[in-house]
Amino acid sequence: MSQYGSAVEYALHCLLFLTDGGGDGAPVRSTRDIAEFQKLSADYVAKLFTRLEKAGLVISSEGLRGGFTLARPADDITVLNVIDAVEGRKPLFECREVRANCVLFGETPPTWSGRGVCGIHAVMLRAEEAMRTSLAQSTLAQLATHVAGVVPPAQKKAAQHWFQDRSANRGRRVKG
Amino acid sequence: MSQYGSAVEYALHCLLFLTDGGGDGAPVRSTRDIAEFQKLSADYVAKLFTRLEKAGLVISSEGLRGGFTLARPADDITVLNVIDAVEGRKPLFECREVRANCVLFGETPPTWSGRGVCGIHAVMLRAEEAMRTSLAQSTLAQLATHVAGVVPPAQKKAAQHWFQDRSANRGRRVKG
DNA sequence: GAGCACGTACTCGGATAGGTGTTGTCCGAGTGATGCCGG
DNA sequence: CCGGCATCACTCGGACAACACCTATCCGAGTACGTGCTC
Repeated sequence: MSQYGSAVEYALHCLLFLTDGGGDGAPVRSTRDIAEFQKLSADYVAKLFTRLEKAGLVISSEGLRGGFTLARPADDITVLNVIDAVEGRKPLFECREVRANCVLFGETPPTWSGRGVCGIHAVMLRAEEAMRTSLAQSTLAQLATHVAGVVPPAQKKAAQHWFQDRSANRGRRVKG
Repeated sequence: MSQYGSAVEYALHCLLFLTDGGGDGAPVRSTRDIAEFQKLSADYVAKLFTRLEKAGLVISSEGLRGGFTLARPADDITVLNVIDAVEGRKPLFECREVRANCVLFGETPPTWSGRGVCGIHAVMLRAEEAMRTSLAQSTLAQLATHVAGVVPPAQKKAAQHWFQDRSANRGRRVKG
């Protein structure tokens, strides 16, 4: 097991499809299309996007032709934003104030035992801060330009065609 | 919930009782004494110490008068060592190679899709490294001197007496 | 051709379920020191 | 006085249980839009 689950990974990969890789404006895409394109569970991806919307990272529009769009420019959404939105703001360490549980103390621990921050807690806070600042330095836009440098142009065009095709054939009733 | 559970917190607090706060050499103390002094579950603390021993941080001695001692000097045991010992070496992120799941690919994804490290994975690896180096900079000895500066000398003396008393009355049969 | 009803695809939210990790608890086996008893 | 035996406390390790979380699935309700029918 890893500390961050697959939800973070799914969310980041899915959000990259809303940046349009430097194209003309951020597209509106449905969670179903995004999920199917990556062979992910459509229901689960939908659930993740509701969390992203509550965090204010994406904006939803309902109905046919509905979908999600980035609420801010891609260079204003950091990896840390996505993690906090999907996993919830989890502290690295939750101090249980063990130092106040000494058997030598009576009913109420002495005041000095709770003074200041627990030394262990302080170490953890520093480490958490280091990790968060590192994660806050990477934006969706940076990730998008990175993948743009890896995938061949033909592949990129094919992907755009796939999404446009899905979008165009939406709501079209099958003749019966 | 926090990313690190209470096991890490318990382990660090317990290990501090093996440093002797700059006294004369590291003492041998039983998990039961250490746990009771902090009103923790003795069974659970014992389980934690077996993990610490497997990681080579402490050395156990069996039988009456048995207990645990630090396997290395306290300034050679980092907080990171303790975390890895107790929680197991968990990566921050486990890349599932979502990029290889594109619906446009056939049976086998093209070679370029798996080339290099996934951009998302790279960001996570940097953050993990930042956190680990931060955690590796704090040692048990530093934590011990920190608490030594907080707890009053009388309290420290009382604690030492408590442990010596427990140690002396060990194996003493109650007259029936 | 204009207006209306219908169906479709979408989001939203809750209920549910299996798998996994965490936090303890309990217990038996093995080990070493201590106390007691018999020689 | 001394050696052996029982006993106790301790470690070790596994089994077990309650609980929470993660991942995923399923379903109903509400909403916007295209289609087709009616006038």
